[in-house]
Amino acid sequence: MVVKKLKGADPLPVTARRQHKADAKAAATHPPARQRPLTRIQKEKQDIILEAALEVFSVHGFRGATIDQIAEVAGMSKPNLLYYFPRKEEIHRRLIGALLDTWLAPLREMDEDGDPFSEIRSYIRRKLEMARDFPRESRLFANEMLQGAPRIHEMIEVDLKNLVDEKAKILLSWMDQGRLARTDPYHLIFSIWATTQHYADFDVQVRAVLGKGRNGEGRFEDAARYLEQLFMHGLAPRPRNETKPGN
Amino acid sequence: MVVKKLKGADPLPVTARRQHKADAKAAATHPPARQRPLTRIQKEKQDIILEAALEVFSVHGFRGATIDQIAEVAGMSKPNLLYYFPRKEEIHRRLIGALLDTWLAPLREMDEDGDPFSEIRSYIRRKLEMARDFPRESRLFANEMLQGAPRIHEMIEVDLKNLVDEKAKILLSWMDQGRLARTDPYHLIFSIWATTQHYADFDVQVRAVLGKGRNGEGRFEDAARYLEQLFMHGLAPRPRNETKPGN
DNA sequence: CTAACATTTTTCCAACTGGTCAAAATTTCA
DNA sequence: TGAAATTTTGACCAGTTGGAAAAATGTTAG
Repeated sequence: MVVKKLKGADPLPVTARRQHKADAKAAATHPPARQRPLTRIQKEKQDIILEAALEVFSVHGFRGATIDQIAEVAGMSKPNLLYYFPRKEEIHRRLIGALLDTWLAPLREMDEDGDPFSEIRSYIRRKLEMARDFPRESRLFANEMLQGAPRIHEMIEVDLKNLVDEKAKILLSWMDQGRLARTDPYHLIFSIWATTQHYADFDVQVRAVLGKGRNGEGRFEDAARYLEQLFMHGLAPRPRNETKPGN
Repeated sequence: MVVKKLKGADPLPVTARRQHKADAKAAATHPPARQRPLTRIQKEKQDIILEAALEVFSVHGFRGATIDQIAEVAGMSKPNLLYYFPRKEEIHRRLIGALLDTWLAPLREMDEDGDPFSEIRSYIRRKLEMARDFPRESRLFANEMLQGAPRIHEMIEVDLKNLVDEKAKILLSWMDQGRLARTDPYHLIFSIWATTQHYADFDVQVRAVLGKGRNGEGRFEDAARYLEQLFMHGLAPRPRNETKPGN
């Protein structure tokens, strides 16, 4: 991760109005006294706060979320929360920073030496599992994207781009070897992101359309089946028992 | 459109705190004096406001957007704006209501009597054009979905669901006739929504990953080409000059 | 036990927010 | 033209929001 700590050179969206004293005091009697070891209780509380913040930010976005809400979900008073994270933005930054790392893990796993189709298939499956198991993280990310990624421009322009470039190269080499349809590797990756994250980000819509019938959790399995077919064969009708490529 | 006017039985999310006088006065000396014809200037100003609101809501979501912001973008004072739309929610509701209608138009056009593949192909193309030409509308919608669609639950559970049910039936009949791969029609539609809207909602990400190189607007054409291939054939490598189904 | 430190609570603030209201400015139309 | 209606403005409000300060309450090592 490049992502330097961006101390004062932040994007500073709209909320850069008042002068914050905290900038000056840095490490007074307060706790995030940089470089101090970080006690067990601090770690715990911070985790509680981050968890609560994820809950709130993922629904309302940065601007729409309030410290009071987060504090309430975290079960503590606002000033107490501010004791651990002196700035609202700090919380958000921490969340996003940690997120991108795990978010891209599935793509990192895509292995040049594997079989193209099983690699792609498991990438899709892993991404779909993330949408199912970490929908809030997905929404947090989506929210940030919708707003033009003001707080993570650098991350996506450096870390994300580099990773995708690297994997696009692998996809291209597979295409050169005739083991994968020749097509645009970037858009291929986009389509995997889009189709899988859709199940987290647009969950309400998916549920509403599928109806409140028995589709409790089955929708993820259905989605997995469908996506596998889509990516492997597209929608072209084909005779029964045709062999699937690379399986 | 079912979507009844929801007079007082609104979701009333968090902002149902203070008692608003406007509820009582209804049509005083003020302008949206229900049932009056709506002067030309009123129509104009309302359009200006809605346009500005789209700009702001689509980025920050309902909670994150402020009337002041909207008023500034619209080039008028806040009280003046409030004169045309006495409630923030009113503006949002109007936007979303109008949106869903046009948003689903492409799907409505899918014609049972057409060829399955050209119908699907043009549906994808139309959706992609909408992502290109109306990205703010797409983001407004996405924002609402991310928040759990609190203000349009009914619309998506009735209007949207009905339309999708209807079209799913058409897809199924095509499958029965062996003119389309047998698969889940709902997830098929989801995947079209996801892949196309991705280019509006995650625009920053797409741009960042593609690099600021020459990909000015070409990305939409590239996406169209890629998606056509994906949906028609999937990623399976295939011999040159194979005939495309239904073309 | 107690001084030094960590944590929490109470109180407070200034800017922002959605919205009101009366008066002023402008437009419309007989 | 002038009175009625419409539109715009400026002042104002109460509730919310991000954050500060300091006092009060733990905790813990010596």
